[in-house]
Amino acid sequence: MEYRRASRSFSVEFAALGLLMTSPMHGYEIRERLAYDLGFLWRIASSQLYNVLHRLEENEWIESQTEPQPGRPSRTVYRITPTGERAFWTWATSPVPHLRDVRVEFLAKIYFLRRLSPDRIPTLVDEEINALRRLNQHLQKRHPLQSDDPAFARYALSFRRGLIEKTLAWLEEHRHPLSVPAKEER
Amino acid sequence: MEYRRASRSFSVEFAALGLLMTSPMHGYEIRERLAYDLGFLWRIASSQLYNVLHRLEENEWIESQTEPQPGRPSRTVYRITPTGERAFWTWATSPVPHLRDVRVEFLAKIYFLRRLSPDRIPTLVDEEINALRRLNQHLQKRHPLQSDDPAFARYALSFRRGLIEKTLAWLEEHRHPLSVPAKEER
DNA sequence: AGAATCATGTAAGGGGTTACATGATTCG
DNA sequence: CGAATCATGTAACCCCTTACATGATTCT
Repeated sequence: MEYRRASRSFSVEFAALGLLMTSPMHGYEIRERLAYDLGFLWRIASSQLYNVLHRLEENEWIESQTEPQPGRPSRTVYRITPTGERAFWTWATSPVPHLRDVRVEFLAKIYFLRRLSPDRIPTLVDEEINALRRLNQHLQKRHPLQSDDPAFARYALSFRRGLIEKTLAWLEEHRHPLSVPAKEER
Repeated sequence: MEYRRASRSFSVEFAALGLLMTSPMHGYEIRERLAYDLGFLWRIASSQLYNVLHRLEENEWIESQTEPQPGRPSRTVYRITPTGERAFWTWATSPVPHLRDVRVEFLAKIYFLRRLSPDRIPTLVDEEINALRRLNQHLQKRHPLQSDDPAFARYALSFRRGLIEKTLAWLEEHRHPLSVPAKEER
């Protein structure tokens, strides 16, 4: 059975690749930089990172060289290949494909509660509103903004807060109408 | 090695479970109803649905009974168990846990372009804006709103459009500032 | 006669997670 | 002296995807 290694727009693949665009690095360093530079946005388990690096190497987007170290585990230093650079530029300059599916779990809960127990909707919506408000305040106050590009970190934070605030506004506006179940129109 | 079958809030699991709250159904019917009722929001491959049903049954949230049919493949009719009902109510009435990680691919592209080629940012942002505008118009005009609860479908659509419009506004506002790379502050 | 519908799957992969292993070295 | 750091992984699982299999029946 054949598998199309299609150019689906992966995520962590390109985060690692993007870091390697600047200079060669070994896995541990990529992991650290990803945590420091983009940690407030993306998080990645080390096991997954090593997986990704192996896959990138199989794909010949990066190549590795082992660097022995006295008294420490040897490092596997990765360097991006020309193919990898081309793949990176293609990814970085292509607009993000938009998802047909919008799997917003919250909407699914509302959908089922409307038919099964609409009176429980206001409570759920209120709890959701409270949780979002807390999150919003948390992001506003205590967010460390630790990054090698603090200006970008502020942009990203404002983006995130914008979406949260929009969601809050929507919830507040639809708190009551949502709890009225639809008439049977089918 | 032990695995905690923790009550992580899955998604499709509960979509199927929610449908079974109303009445017993066989897999094919669940698939059809999911497509008709929530298809504009969630989509699910049939193979995945059957997977999920098997897992739900292993977990004793649903139980099955085979119904032979003359001249057609026999059906496996699923019925929700009391355990399953409890699980459903817990899920449906709990506010959605909020994600630490915000893996917005678009922001990652911006991040890397800022350090590698900031002059390419306006083009990318413009393309993104155009794509979102097209999507927005598409949703506004031709969205079928086919669902057994059209009022809910309108709510869900307004929610989605709200987020899209907020994203558009953010992009338009930050089009220029984003392309100015950060000074080295590390 | 061929395509779509009914109904349930298998195969083979994708991206991700947590828990744990290993074995030296340096920090508190 | 014990914990954290350095560095790379394995094991086992989760949710999801596309492509394909099967075999009768009904629609066009």
